[in-house]
Amino acid sequence: MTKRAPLAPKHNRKDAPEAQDFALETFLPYRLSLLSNTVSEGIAVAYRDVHDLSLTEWRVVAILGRFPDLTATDIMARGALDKVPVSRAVARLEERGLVRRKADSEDRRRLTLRLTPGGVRLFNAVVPEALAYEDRLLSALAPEEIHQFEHLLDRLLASARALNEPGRR
Amino acid sequence: MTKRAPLAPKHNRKDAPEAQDFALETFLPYRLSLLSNTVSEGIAVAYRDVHDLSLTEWRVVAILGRFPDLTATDIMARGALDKVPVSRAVARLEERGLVRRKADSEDRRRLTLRLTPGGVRLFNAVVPEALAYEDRLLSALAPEEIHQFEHLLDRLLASARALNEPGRR
DNA sequence: TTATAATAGTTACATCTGTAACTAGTTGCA
DNA sequence: TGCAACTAGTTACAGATGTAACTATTATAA
Repeated sequence: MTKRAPLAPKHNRKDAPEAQDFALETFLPYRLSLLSNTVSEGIAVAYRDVHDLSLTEWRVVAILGRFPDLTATDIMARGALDKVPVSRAVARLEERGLVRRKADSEDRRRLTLRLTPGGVRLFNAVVPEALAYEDRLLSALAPEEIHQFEHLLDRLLASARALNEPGRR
Repeated sequence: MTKRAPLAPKHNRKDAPEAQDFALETFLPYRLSLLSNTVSEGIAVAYRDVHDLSLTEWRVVAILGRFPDLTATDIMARGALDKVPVSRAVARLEERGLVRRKADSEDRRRLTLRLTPGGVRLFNAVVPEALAYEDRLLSALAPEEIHQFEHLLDRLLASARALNEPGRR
């Protein structure tokens, strides 16, 4: 029995690796960026235009709304955020009276963060808008499709993280 | 027969719209941003670290590699890019001798763009790396799953675009 | 024609973000 | 102890990007 042509590993595009045929519009990183940017733009209305929060500030509020008394480092980890943006976001949120910083008695390097009553009100105002946007976005898919998409999304994220690990650059 | 609880429109999360329960890590805009950023970081090695191209510059090269003699406005449309970053990217690519600008004889506002031989070499060098990365990323999914994911991705993109349209802000 | 509006592209300014350097405080260990 | 290494958080600087203003050119229409 003759050997069949080997199955294309994943895409059949790679069968003809002519650079000229490279189509940005079918390139997954590009499409992911496009979707993410489009969605971000849509959801930003809820926190930026209405409540004058940057993306990082909104994430900090979202995390503290659910988990009070975290430190900036905890927030970094939970929100996949960078150290510096978090520091600045917290500073600005404190200026606006939305977050309170309290020195940790055990380790005076750490500052424990918590939403003020005003911060909680903001959180309570933004969350329904965010969820409503998510609902409208997902209304294009059937419940089963949403589940599939989220599942595949998770696996791709795991794959992407694994790829970024090894060399560590 | 008593009426059942109404079917949750899409998500069941909305049944309990308690803001406190809002979980950023299951919020789709957040997860999309996370995946897109992780993938961008991985692929950036190919164009940024190795070839010193910004994201916009890489996209301009990718588009011109496939479609020579476009104008900056054409590239904006094809790459979902902003006017200003394209202008700057083209300026820098020209400085580096990777792109040539030619005034359009019919409309002297327009500048027709084309990769130089050096630009083509760069394109031919980056594309295989980009495709190889995409392959590794997608190797986590079965071919049928890739197809599903791309299909759902497209529909979500259409949904997101539709949502951003109406109010036009 | 000629004045007005629209378009291609650039430049100026403000904002956001990341890397690196810095301060302050803690841990480990000789 | 006490000194080196580490960690939490901030600040300084540089790069990327978007909005608005600007120049140059073309289209519209009175």
